[in-house]
Amino acid sequence: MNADALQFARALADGTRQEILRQLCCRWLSVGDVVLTLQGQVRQPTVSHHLRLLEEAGLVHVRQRGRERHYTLNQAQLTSCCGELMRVYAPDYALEPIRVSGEEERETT
Amino acid sequence: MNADALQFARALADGTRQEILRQLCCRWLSVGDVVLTLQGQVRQPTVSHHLRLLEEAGLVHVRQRGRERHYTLNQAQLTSCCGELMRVYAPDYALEPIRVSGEEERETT
DNA sequence: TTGACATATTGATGATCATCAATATAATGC
DNA sequence: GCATTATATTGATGATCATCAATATGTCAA
Repeated sequence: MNADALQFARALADGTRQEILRQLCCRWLSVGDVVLTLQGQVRQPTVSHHLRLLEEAGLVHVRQRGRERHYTLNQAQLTSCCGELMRVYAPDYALEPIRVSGEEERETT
Repeated sequence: MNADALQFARALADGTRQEILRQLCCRWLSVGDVVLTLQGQVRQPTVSHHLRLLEEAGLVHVRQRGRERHYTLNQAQLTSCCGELMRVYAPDYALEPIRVSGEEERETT
């Protein structure tokens, strides 16, 4: 049900996709709208391609509206994936910070 | 001072690097140690290459110990980057949840 | 200094991927 | 049905990148 950390990171590992996600934050846009907001940076097939990857990663919600497809950012999924990352890679910063004495990490700088 | 979201996502967008980060969680390993924990998956130059990318992304701490280089996961940086991602892409889930009425996102499912 | 060891760098190769033009699919209105 | 519009798919191309063998750099010990 939850995309794994690798798929999540891959989905975010592209500037155009991050730009698309920002445009989809807190609003629904059709594919054509997304193309417009990107102001000629990329063509429609490229946007469709990125939206498919984002959809597969569960990072966007989709709604068919007639012949248009509307997308919006899935904030819950993004939050969930970030939480997963932090549980795995930052256990000392977990929500319930259980620190075992003597296990502190000393800084390098 | 803080790596941007794109560099962070790119650093995590590889299975070998994620494996290395898991091995470096909560302990210091030399490059050779990392190669050993990966059990012949990849050779030493590949590990060095990944460690450099992780270092450039600020995701690991480094310490020179004689002729060895020791690495450990930088949990603070990872936490910071996840926080940045969530501030940008999940504002409704931010630590201070300021919701404007009428702006709720309706679910698709 | 010399040899052994740990890690970094170089250069090459194959794989993955972002992008596009062209085209296909699908829905709408007449 | 037919033209129009919105989006998806296909196939090609160039760029990025993960990986390796070979080699260079740097460090320690004798």
